[in-house]
Amino acid sequence: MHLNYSHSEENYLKTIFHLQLENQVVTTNALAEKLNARPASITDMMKKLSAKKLLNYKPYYGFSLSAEGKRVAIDIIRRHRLWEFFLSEKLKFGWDEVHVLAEELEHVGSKKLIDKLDEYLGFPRFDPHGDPIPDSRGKINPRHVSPLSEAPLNCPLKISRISNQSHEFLDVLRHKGLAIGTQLEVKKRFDFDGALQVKIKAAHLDTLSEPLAKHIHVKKV
Amino acid sequence: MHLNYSHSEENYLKTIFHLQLENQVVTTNALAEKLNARPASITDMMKKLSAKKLLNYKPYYGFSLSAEGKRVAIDIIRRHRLWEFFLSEKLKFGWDEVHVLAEELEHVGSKKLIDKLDEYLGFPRFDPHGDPIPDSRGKINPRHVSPLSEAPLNCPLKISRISNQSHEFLDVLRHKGLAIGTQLEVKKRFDFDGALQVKIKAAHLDTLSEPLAKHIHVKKV
DNA sequence: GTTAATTTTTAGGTTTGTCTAAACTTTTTG
DNA sequence: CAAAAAGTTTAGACAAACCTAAAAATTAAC
Repeated sequence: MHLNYSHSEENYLKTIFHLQLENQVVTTNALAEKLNARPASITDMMKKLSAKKLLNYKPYYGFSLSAEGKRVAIDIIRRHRLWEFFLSEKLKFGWDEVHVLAEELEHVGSKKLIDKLDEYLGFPRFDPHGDPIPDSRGKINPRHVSPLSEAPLNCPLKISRISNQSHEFLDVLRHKGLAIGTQLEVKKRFDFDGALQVKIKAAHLDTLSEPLAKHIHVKKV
Repeated sequence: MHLNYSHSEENYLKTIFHLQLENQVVTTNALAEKLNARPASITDMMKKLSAKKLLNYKPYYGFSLSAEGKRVAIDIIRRHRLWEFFLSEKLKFGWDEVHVLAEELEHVGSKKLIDKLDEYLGFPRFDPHGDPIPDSRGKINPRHVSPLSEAPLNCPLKISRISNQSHEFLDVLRHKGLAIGTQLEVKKRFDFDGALQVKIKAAHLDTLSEPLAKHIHVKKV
């Protein structure tokens, strides 16, 4: 059973999936915020997705994806990440430019197109931001990385995932010379505001705020 | 000045451009036919495109693209043909499958995306159906090929362009073993209905109707 | 050169996805 | 635990892109 969903419906499902990872039940306002829409619009769409059995919805009590809703969401995420990989790897787009383009490409074409693209790219396992790419059956291999904000002191680390693709966020990273693969070491954590003093590329020191460090994920080297 | 147009507007412009090649002025019914829409819908859109200065429109007297309308149409055709080339060359789709997918992909992304794709593909000059791909500045290099229906008798020919991408048409070609590059020789033209007796691949004989032969374009070998 | 046929346009309606403003629940707070 | 605040839903509107049915303009036919 492989129905077709509108761009809008697909975006709602994808966004709900991401929000669910942080918080089991998703609220109307949280979704409105993420989608840059008004709460009333969210309620409208919830009724439609609910009628299509893509999510469980009880008025005033939030909502969560059904099995089918999850399946569709993961499919969109697969498309998104494969296109990001293609744009970065083959077309040589900067890793901070690919997100916006992939937002459009993810809604195009058939399953066959995506499976052929996957094969052409050599079945990559991570996108340019370090996020895992679901396979053709919808399986996601989670990464064992932790946010920089919780990393131990004086331990050599490598950035392996960036979990915020907003223009504003990527702008900070570019200015500070941070990207996937950059080597780091946390020298001090300030208890007052959670900010970190970090040594970048075994060279200069800089300070990263807590909200920033939460979206930078690292692995020990 | 690089405004954004809706998928629908882009499809109208592209289709008008194609119809204009055959007939200088395009009529409401002809466009309705090509777009699988009702004449009333065409009139609605004509008013909109006219207001945006994309075409010249005088009620009851047909319409033709403005300079800007032509520019946009050629841009969509460039996108379409580049994606077709990508799908066929890189993802190994059959040359008869690429049209439908390219109809979706052509509306996606920025000029930068298409220019990078063009570069990645090595600036191809023809799509998998033998149609020329406009360059980044909108220049189209026309092909010197002629329809099989007008080809001379007993002269070795090669199919170099297919000018109908409908499912029904491509189905005939597949069944008769005809594709870009196939070698042909016209043995006889029947005056009664314009049908052709053709020798295919210097092997078997077959008969092709005139409407069919009009969409097969050949070059002498 | 009227009448008939064809083509095109207008008028009014539908669906999808959005919005604002008002009403209604739930949660928080003194 | 009642009143205020916060969050959510309903009601009604709007734009885009279609549609059908009826009216108007053009073209063809006798």
